[in-house]
Amino acid sequence: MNYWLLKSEPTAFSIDDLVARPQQTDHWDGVRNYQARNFMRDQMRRGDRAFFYHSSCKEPGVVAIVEISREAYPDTTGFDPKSPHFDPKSDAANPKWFMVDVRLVRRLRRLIRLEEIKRNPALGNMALVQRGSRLSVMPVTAAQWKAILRMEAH
DNA sequence: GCCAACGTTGGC
DNA sequence: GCCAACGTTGGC
Repeated sequence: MNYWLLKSEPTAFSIDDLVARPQQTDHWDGVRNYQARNFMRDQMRRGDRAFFYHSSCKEPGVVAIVEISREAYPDTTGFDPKSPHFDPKSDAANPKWFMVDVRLVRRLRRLIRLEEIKRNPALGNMALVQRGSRLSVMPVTAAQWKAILRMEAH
């Protein structure tokens, strides 16, 4: 099983939004970066776990654990001219962008703030804290996964 | 709101 | 294929 971290701006899609969905499941659409797409399309497997991360907000950090409940399939928002994620270069016959489905496993007992993650020496090599990194879908090692869950208890 | 860092675009 | 200009990300 692989571990991941998925960023979302809570003003666009927050953990509260996911909790409110039927089966607490929704698709993770709008990824428009090749590296992030390739992780999703080529490496994410059903049953993988991911941290749900709130970005571009007052207190950026990890808020929940989700499970990949459906592997990559075409991101239809790319075909929709009314969608903010519309990409005229993508169409149903030859989709350029993909999404997965995520299901809530559980909220974390508290927000694990980015600022704390940065201070944890065990997490210094996470892509999340690397200078200039803007990846919205990134792999997390088993060691990093455990380190973040350990922080939850403190 | 600022701005550094990064990715993409398009002229040449 | 280079690279300047531009748009976006995302922390602060």
